[in-house]
Amino acid sequence: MQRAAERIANDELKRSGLRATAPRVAVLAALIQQDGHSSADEVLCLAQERLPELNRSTVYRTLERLRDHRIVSETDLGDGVRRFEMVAAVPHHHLICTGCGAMIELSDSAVDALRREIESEHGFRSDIDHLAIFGRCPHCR
Amino acid sequence: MQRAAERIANDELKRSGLRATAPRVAVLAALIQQDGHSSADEVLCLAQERLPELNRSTVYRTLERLRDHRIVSETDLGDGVRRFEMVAAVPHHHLICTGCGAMIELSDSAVDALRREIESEHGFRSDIDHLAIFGRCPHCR
DNA sequence: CAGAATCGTGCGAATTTTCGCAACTAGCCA
DNA sequence: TGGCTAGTTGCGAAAATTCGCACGATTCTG
Repeated sequence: MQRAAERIANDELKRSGLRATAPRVAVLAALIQQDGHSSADEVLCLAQERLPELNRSTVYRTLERLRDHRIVSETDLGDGVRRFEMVAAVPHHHLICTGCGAMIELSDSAVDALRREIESEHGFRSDIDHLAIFGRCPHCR
Repeated sequence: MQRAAERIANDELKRSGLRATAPRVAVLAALIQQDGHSSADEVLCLAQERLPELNRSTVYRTLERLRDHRIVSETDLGDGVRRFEMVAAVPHHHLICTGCGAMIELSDSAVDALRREIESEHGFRSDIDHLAIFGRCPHCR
């Protein structure tokens, strides 16, 4: 299973024109395995299992690079720790209730209207992969 | 001028049902004076001019509290430092180019459509005060 | 008003994130 | 092959942010 993750990571890196170095493969493979919202520390720990000398700085730098290439998305879920995950084939977003903490999934279609509006009005192509929108759910109004 | 900022800060705090303690007034008054995107450190420095024993932790805690009460907004402009400012009477947002770093101001009307869509579809009242959207400007496509 | 509970703060430590630098690597070209 | 160049990494330090604790102030309750 780890092997599969590594292979996918490898392909993904090359597809984006990045060098597939050992640290990068380890970081991305970890993200693929964890398959959710991972903190930098969680990524570091799992990735170190296959590359023990991997450094914390490298994880941060790699995550930043992967984000810039839109391979992973970065989201602040409001708990003071940033989270990273693979950009989903079907992009989605989260509504987070500041009252009860509930997380509601928001489809991309609503956001896509905004994206198009920005494009037509400013010629700006926005990278909105994974939005976290805070507010109040129906029960906590 | 400082006096005016303090008075406004005081009123604003009470209006929101918060205790108007000296540290809070100092922090909020600093935000009012700086009148832009201030970092926590900038707020600390200015606020210490009128309250020297003010602690860094208190600034962070106060900013968090003010954010929760929607008196200030928190925005990550992508330079690794979070920025805070008073919630504007006329809300606005920023498009930030990952190519050249240009910042384009986006009016709230486009975002408001999204807000309404979320409200009607999920009954969720979203607090989108000050969005930072990353992407590519027309010149850097 | 006394006592209890809650809140806000300074302080210092811990944690998270960024940065500068020197060494190492991979690709390129003569 | 040999060297130039740009890219990448580990390392340690610095900076940014959060946390736990103890103390003092404020509010609440009877």
